[in-house]
This record gives sequence, C-alpha cells and structure tokens, in this order.
Amino acid sequence: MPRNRNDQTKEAKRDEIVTAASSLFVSEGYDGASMGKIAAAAGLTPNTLYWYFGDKDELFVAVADRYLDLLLEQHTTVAEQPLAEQFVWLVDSLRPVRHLVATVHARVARSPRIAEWHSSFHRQMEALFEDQLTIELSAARRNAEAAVVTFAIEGAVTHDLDADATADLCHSLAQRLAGL
Amino acid sequence: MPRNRNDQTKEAKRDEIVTAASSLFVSEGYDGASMGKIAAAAGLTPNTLYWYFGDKDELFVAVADRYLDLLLEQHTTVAEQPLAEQFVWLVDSLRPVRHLVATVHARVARSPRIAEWHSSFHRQMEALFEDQLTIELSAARRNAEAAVVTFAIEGAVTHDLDADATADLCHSLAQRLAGL
DNA sequence: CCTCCTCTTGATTGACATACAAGAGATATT
DNA sequence: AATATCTCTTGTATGTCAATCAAGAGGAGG
Repeated sequence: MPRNRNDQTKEAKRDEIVTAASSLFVSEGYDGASMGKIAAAAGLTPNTLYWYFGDKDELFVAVADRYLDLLLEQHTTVAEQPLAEQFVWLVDSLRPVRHLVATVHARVARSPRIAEWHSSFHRQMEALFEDQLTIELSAARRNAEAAVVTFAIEGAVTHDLDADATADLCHSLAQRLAGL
Repeated sequence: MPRNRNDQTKEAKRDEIVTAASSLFVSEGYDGASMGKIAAAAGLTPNTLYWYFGDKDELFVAVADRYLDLLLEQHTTVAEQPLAEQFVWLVDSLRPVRHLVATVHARVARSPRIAEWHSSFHRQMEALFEDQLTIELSAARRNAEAAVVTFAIEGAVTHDLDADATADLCHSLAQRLAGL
C-alpha cells in the first residue's frame, strides 16, 4: 500500500486543492478562477491539478459537493424552525456562494458532470422540505409547489434583494404553503 | 453624410451581425459561440466585429435586446388572457433562449453592460404584470409577490420541466395571486 | 489630385484549458 | 544491493479564445 510521497494521502491533497479552489471560485467566479490561479493558491503548478482532477469541471463539482454537504449538515440546526425561517436561513447560506449557483446553471448544458450534480442538488433540496408539507396534495401539485419554492429561493440568492425583501419573499412562500 | 461603402447603413450591418450572433448564442451558448464563429456566420473576419461592437458582451446585449423587444411586442397578443395563460406563454417564449437567460445570470457579475441590461429586463417584466394585480397590497408585499412570480418563471425556463409541470406551476402562481 | 472618413484585414498578444512526455522520489521485488 | 514499478511533479507544447494595433482599401468632399 504505497503512501504519498509526503506522508499525505491522496484524499488529503485533493482536499487541500478543493480548499484553494473553493475560495477562488467563490470570490472570482468560474471564469475568473483559472487553473493557474488555483494551482498557485495551492502551491502547485497548473499541471499537477490534472493529476488529482480530470478537468476544471470535476474540480468545480468537488467544490460544489463540499458546500452541499456543509449545507445539509448545518440544516439540522434549523430543521425545527418554522418554514419561513428555514427559507431565510437557506437564502442567507447560499448567497455567499451565488457565483457557484450561477455557474452551475450556466454550465449545466456544457458539462455532463455539472448536469448530474445539478439534478442531484435539486433532489436533495426537495427531500429536505417535502416531509414538512403536512397538507395532502396530489403528486403533481406537490411538485409544482416545490418547484415554486425552489426557484424563488434560487432567484433570491442570485438576484440582489436586501434583507427585508428576502424576508418578505420567504414569509410569502411559507404562508403560501400553509394556506393551501 | 458619407454612406456605407456597400450602400448599406451601419445599423443595417449591425443588424445582420446580430442575426448571425443570435442563432449562435442560442444554439451554442455564450462560450460556444466564439467571435470567430459569429464572424464566419456573418461572412466577416473576427476583427470586423470589433468595428461594430466594442466587445463580446456588447454584442450579446444587442442580441438580448432584440429578443426582449420581440417578447414585449408579442405579449400584446396575449395580454388579455388570464394570468396563468400569460405565464405559460412567457415560459414557452423564453425556453428556447434559456442559454441566454443562464448567460445573463452568469455574467452579470463580470460585465457592467450585462448587469445594466439585467436590471432593465426585470424592470420591464414587472411593468408588464404589475397593473394586472387588482388586489390592494402594501408595496413591500407587492414586491415580494412579484419576485416569487419572476423567479419561479425564470426557474421554469432554465430547468427541465415538461409541459404538464410547467402548466401546474403557472396555474399555481396565478391562483395564489388571485387568492390574496 | 488630395484628404478625410468609413470600413476591413493581417499580424500579434496574452491568457487559458489541457495533453504529453519526461523526470523525481518513494516503495516493492528479485 | 540493484532494479523495477508506482505515485506524483514538472517542462514543454498545442490549440483556442477575446481583444489590440497598425496598416490598408475604397468612396466622398474639398
């Protein structure tokens, strides 16, 4: 079982790269974060990145995955609050990574990897909230309501809404679900 | 008043370029539609594009503007129909240009030109529907409802929903507005 | 005939994602 | 101990792209 040259497992090194890539993707966006910059931030040459990741999209997905895991983990801390508060929390959590959200939507047509991540993301988001819907609805209706909520939240994240407008939107969404 | 070399006004030539760029942006997306391809499609060298447009984003905005004008013009033909039908119409109209929508959101942070177009787009979309809201609401509440509708429609455009799901979503949005 | 003005092109630059082949260092095998 | 093999790293290179610049070509007006 050959270990890494520097007493470091491959996974650990991958994680380091993901950390460096993460802050660059978030601050500079997908195009602004070149493989060269990411490599420099990780103390490597650009080529080395391709040992750990097949291409830029695979690295991006690794970054997105880490954020998604973090999000799902942190959601447990607010899972008991009313839906409106959970929505506000979700928007606030995602807004710092709005560049990632926009990138996913922009590249979903070009990159199969990102397309796959995208549908997985939506699946997990729906799972987060679907059992909190106490009212009985037809499956079609349920999907429509879930889509409205999901898309409205994505919109709130990627567009410029101030705190008040965000809260209004989230409460409107929750009230809507309650009033069915 | 010196005319164009080929008996063609500058505006006319710009329009030809926008036409060529338009179909390429729609079919290949922003990254896929290189200035070289666009120039070739218009029967020009890439450099010539830069005589008519300052940069790629300016050309993109010209394309987006044309679609927006078309959309606003065609909306008059459905303006008398119930809101739900207008929403369905809007989603169906925008879905073919979903790449443009995604591009706008992805580049809004990098290009001031596109950022400006983006806010103008949302302003005009809201104007389309705001006077159809017969119920009295506070300004804040009104904005929240408008945001939900706008974002839900954008989401329906950029995500894969079949015709039934689209109709369900649009009717749900309209029903909610009616039931306030 | 000369001189602007409008448009077009060729040559070039610098950044980028990515491929390839060769190296370096540690481990495993003989 | 010598060699082979695996893991990782780097140098070099390729092709593509947006954008720039300087130089032309053609018509209009003086």
